[in-house]
Amino acid sequence: MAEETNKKKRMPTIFDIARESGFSYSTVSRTLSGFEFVKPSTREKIVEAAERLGYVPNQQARSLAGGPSHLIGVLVPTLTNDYIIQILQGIDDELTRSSYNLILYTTNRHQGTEATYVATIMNGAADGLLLVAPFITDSYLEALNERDFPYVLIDQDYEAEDSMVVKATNREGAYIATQYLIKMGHSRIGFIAGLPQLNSAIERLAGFREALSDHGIPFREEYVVPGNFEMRGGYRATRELLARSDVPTAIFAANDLSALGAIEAIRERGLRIPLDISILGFDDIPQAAVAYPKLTTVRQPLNQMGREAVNLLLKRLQNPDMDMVKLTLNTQLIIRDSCDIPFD
Amino acid sequence: MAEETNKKKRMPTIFDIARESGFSYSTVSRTLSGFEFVKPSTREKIVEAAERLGYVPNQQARSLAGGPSHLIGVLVPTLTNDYIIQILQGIDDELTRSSYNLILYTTNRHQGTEATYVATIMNGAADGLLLVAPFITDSYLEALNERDFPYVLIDQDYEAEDSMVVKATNREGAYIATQYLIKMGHSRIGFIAGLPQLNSAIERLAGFREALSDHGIPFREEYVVPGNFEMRGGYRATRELLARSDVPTAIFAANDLSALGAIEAIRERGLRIPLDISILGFDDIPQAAVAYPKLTTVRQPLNQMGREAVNLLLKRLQNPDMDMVKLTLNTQLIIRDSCDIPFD
DNA sequence: TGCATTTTTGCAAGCGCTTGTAAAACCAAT
DNA sequence: ATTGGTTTTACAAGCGCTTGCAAAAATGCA
Repeated sequence: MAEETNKKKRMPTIFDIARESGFSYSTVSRTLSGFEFVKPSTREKIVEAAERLGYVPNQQARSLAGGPSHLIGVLVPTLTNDYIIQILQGIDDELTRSSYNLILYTTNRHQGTEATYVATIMNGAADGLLLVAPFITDSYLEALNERDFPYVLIDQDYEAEDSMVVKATNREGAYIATQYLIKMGHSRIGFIAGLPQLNSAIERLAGFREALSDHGIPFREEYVVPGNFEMRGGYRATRELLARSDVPTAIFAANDLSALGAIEAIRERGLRIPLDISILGFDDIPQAAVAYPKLTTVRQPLNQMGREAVNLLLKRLQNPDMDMVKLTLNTQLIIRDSCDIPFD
Repeated sequence: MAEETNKKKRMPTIFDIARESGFSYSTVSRTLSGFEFVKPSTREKIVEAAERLGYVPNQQARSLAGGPSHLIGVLVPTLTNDYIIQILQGIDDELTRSSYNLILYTTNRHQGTEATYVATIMNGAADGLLLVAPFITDSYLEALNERDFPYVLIDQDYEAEDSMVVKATNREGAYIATQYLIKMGHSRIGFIAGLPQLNSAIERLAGFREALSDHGIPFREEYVVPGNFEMRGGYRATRELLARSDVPTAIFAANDLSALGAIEAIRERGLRIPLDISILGFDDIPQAAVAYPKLTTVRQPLNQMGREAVNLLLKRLQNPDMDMVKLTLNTQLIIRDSCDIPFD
């Protein structure tokens, strides 16, 4: 007797619209998933019925049956870094334009999660994969290649493998930046390193060393302190640098976040930027421009990197046999207010 | 003769591991998808075989067959606002802890996209939906309710509907902030409004007006200029305010991004903050703390809002009959360096 | 008008998985 | 040993869709 209010309307399926339009479900399927030899009048009726019923294809079923899922997996290390966010924006923009959707996996740099996610993605969760600055592990790259699964590495290269890659001129950017500092008159330059597992970190350090060497300034191991690409790491590294007797007159941080941490540490010490000490960052995240003083930094075309990666991936999706491409975009020194000639 | 190198290894399925372990596929399915009455020795063999073959369940198939997709849809208006990012972080954190994955839809505030995405999501793409500050449209909320599809609204309320909501005390926060300015001695206070389609914008303006009225300061229509919650909008609004003969001594921006735009406009005009004019924001995005001067603002527990929303949604997923909940978290005035007593 | 083509449509199978139902195996107790 | 009850496993069907193949309808041409 109790009026069972069983609502939960079912979503319409191709069968519903087949019944409505009077054609078979396969004709409906063909009509709805792109062209095929369908008589215009038929197509019209089917489309009309679909719209009337508010039909939306079930992606799960579609991709199970062999069609594309229209989903791209994006693997990011974290969401707490504007550098990642910028790339993500680029990816998202381009994906939106292509009517693809994005399934996001945040690894938080946890050991092993990357491989797990990759396995899930390969197993039908998405049509392709974008890896943003991942910790490369042979394990999953191998799996990816074995299955011939389309993917693009962003801001991380893996020399040994034949992968698609989009990155920036890290080494050159670091070189130019360091040179800028040197020409200003700095010779005691500290360097806050990034995560050694990341290519970009290695290349930036290399660029730094190269510039030093090219200008006859001896490289001093003690001036290179470990960081982690995060603010706290930059803060700690800077305190360490500041504790020395021969404090550097400039600090080149491997990324902006580290530089921001450095600024905090320096200010805490009562020193002025850039009067007492110059700071130079890398990335040019949005915060760099609003920080005080405005951060001089090396800009990476983050947004563009994301977009290019999507384009590459999409191209590969259309043509599975296309050649592998490695794209390297230019970095650029953005001069703002955090560097000046050394005081002493 | 041509050695056809047809690689593209297939992913193992439950049938493969059934064959390997010697049990039926349904036993494998039951074993792998949580408990069931499975003999320990059987379970062991199955799990072993699954691991050996590197088995990963195909989510598409799983959810098609009626199981959960372990995917949560997240609808955000944009990725270019740290306010959104903060919420997203909270969502992501909590989701990760719950072994759910996230499928991200960026509407970019395009007319109609929200409804389309919602339809897709309901149609099997995800188990639940999180709507971050959406432009509410009856159309899709109705559809959601009709299908009894689990969703949570974040930072946007819809009084008429019986929906789950997580928001913050916008009105109260704006009230306190305005009062703070008034007590400092300001009486000519400009207000940069937000998007009128958003509840939060309306409430903040209401709080502002209320505080004015409670302290006997007449509300002046001309001091309220339209903004769009973005930097450029704040910039333009401020220029407008600055062009008046009776320039305000303080500007309350409906969000931090607008405040940042205001700062730019003010500085461009050669005025000093907070000496010549005070600025107050809303949100407390990361940039607020590194801006110069450090922005005094009303903090919303953005991260927490994201997390609470996920918790609510997950609870609802477990218990579809749970009561609707509306959660309102507290905002808090964060005093930094952008406000001071009026000069004149 | 009749026959060979070509265009259009329909049927069946299957993607990888879950789940209701029934059969098999097991256990203790009679 | 046999019975009754419980635990464990297997089979079948089906989720919504795509697609190869074949049948039906439409078309062209002699």
